[in-house]
Amino acid sequence: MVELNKFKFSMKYSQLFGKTSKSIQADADSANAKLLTQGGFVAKQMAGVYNYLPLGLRVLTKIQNIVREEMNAVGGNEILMPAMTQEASYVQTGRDNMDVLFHLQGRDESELVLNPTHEEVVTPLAQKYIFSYRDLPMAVYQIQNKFRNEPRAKSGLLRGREFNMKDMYSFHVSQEDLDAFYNEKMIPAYEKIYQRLGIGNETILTSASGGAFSRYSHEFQTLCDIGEDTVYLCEKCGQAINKEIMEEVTGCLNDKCLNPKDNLVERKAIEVGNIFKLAARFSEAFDFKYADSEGKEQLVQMGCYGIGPSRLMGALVEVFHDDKGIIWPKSVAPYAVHLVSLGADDNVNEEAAKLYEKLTGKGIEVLWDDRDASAGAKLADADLIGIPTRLVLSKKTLAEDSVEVKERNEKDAEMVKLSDILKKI
RNA sequence: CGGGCUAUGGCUCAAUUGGCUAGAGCACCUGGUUUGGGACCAGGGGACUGUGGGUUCAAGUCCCACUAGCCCGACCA
Repeated sequence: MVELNKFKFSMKYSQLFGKTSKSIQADADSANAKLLTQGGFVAKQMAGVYNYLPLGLRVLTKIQNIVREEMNAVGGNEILMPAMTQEASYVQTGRDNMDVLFHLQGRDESELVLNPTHEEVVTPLAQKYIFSYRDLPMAVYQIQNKFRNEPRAKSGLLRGREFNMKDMYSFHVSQEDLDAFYNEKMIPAYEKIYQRLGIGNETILTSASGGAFSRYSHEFQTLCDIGEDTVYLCEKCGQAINKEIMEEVTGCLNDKCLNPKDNLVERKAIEVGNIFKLAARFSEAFDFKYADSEGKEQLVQMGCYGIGPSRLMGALVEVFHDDKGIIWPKSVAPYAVHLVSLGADDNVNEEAAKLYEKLTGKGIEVLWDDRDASAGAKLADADLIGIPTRLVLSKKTLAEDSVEVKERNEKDAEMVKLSDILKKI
């Protein structure tokens, strides 16, 4: 398990920074913007820029940790690159005219930019440490905020101007080695991430434009009506093609399938990952070469692999919610258990405190709603926040020495004896 | 970046053809009552109506500019 980014284990709601709200932001345009704001997960700063409150940060961190574990599993080295960089690096690659670049004024005449992606940083960085075929292959990644001056930020966390992203860059001696890493390591790693996030079934491998040498890049698209992307799904093999390249293809691009174009089905989707074979696009711009076994200089072959934890958080809410609130998958829920004590009754509060300590002591993350609020308010908030398991403790349940257990994604509740509660959870 | 709409306490909204001290709900504070589906009663605090200019006896309301937000489109390495 990852030891980084540990946070306070259990929490009393009365001490939590951030609150739920009945009235919602008028400009909330999507389920994720509405529910995450209303539930006290995020607070909008400006168009496409959000604060993450404790609940939201816990979810984001859990998503990041799943991504982190899978990147570590394919041999990635975690690093952290700077958010800002001298504009000259972008001049060198010819990308200084990208219209999403935020420009900053440095001291003197120097121009700085906020990185929208990090090829311009990672390539010269790798060049400092990679000289020989003996140093290859190598992969580094970071989890960091990216800055893109989107002409139109929208849909809550789905399209931001500042957003969180994991970007990995791999370096290889040859196109064959890059291919093998891309196909045999990265695609499976991404698929594993989506499975762990609970969206494995609706997330599909999609061919898209943008490959520097492979013609097409690959996107991972989560099928969802609010998605901005249009993909054409092959129901035979489960792969898809982004609308942007439909004109160039004759059918499914899966070699083993080749289902003709007319059989593909149009669907809306959220892009939740994008991987590219950059080949020598950036190593050429920076003259990044290694010495092969015969001492000859060769261009390093590169791949890059992006996935956005903040966008994933929004996408998860889009996929997993009902009219009452969010329904978090267990793997990323801010807490495992939402303990709700009803009634301002000393005995109930004492028993709830005991239960809170007991569960926490067994390694279960608990959010205890210990407020002196009405039953209706607490239960409605529990639905809104969407923690997988809800425990209700009240005079009524204590009369039976029990606690009510209800799963957020199920309709019915069940009474469980307090002494059996650990077996149940 | 083009076209459109909007801007009023922390949030959601009112305010007659331009007219008197800018109202209400939520949230917040005090006291009381209440506790299994967003309770109730009483009292209280909080607004130079986005910014700058203009028209008028009089501007939240009309005009201009700017800024910000949202929608449609273009864009999305």
